[in-house]
Amino acid sequence: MSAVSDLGDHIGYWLRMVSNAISHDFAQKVAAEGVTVAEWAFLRALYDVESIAPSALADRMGMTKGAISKLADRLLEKLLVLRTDNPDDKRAHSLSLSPAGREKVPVLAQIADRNDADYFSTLPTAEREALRQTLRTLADKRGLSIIPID
Amino acid sequence: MSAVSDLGDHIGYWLRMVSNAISHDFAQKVAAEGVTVAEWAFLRALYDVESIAPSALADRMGMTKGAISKLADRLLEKLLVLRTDNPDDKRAHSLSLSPAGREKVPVLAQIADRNDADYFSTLPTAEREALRQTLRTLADKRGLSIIPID
DNA sequence: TCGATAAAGTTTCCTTGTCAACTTGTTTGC
DNA sequence: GCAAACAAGTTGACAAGGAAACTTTATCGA
Repeated sequence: MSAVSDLGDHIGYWLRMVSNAISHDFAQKVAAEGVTVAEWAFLRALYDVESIAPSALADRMGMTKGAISKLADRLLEKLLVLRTDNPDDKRAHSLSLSPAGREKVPVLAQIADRNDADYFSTLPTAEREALRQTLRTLADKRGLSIIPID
Repeated sequence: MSAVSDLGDHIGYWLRMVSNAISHDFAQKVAAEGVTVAEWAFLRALYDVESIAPSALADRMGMTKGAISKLADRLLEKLLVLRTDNPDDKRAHSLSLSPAGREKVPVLAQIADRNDADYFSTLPTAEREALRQTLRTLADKRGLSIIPID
């Protein structure tokens, strides 16, 4: 018995490996629609709300304000989102989907559905649901849940 | 019922969220020892073998040759690994742990153990083992397993 | 045998994210 | 009413990895 645990003993290790591989593949699929994985998540988050503040979005997406700021810039450039000044607070503004952005979401959602199916449909249903449940539990503990706005 | 699936319905989404959050936390912990997560995985992989070719390591770690090349540079700089020319093939060389690198692995392993425990020990044992098993199954399917050398 | 092809690594360029400093604007406490 | 503290976003420096081009060396096939 070694004092050094096996790398493969760590769940975190496998989590990282699997997540990276799947994200990488998914990235290539959505790239065909001209967006990145983060951009897709951003657009999808906006789909459910009329508009949202960048800082709130950062919380929801588990990213920093800086990352959201740059992400928003890219999506503005692509004309997929709109930025609206907040009349009550000149520091703030809110982000919303442009019509083009709104049209794009269902297309991307279908790619995401298919991708998820590709990877996880090979698992037995019970195992797949257990995985989903466990991941949500872990996300909850880390405060990563998608909390409905208001 | 909407034509657009919920983002949270995708297992891949939660996988990415949880993996990113855990990796990020872990990164801060190993940073105290002066290494990154990828560097730790690199060192740990080297711990099991006397030496290995960069390209073989790239396969094992699921990274590109380019990334391994840079990673190796950083670790050479930190004096944690050694590079040895291959006398039979002037293109090739092999990488191995320096004594300092070998000493560092158990320290890092302990951090990794503790980190893994922090995140996953809150799960019921059965659920935790199911997660581990499922992730390995998924990794296998993607050809990400750690395959013993030779 | 020697030209074409392939393999091992490296390097360049690009993308994307974090961190921390900064700017601008708002709120609070005195 | 005003200075100090705080909040919203942006920006710049930096880290890290992927893709693809490139260099050098080996191997293969006619």
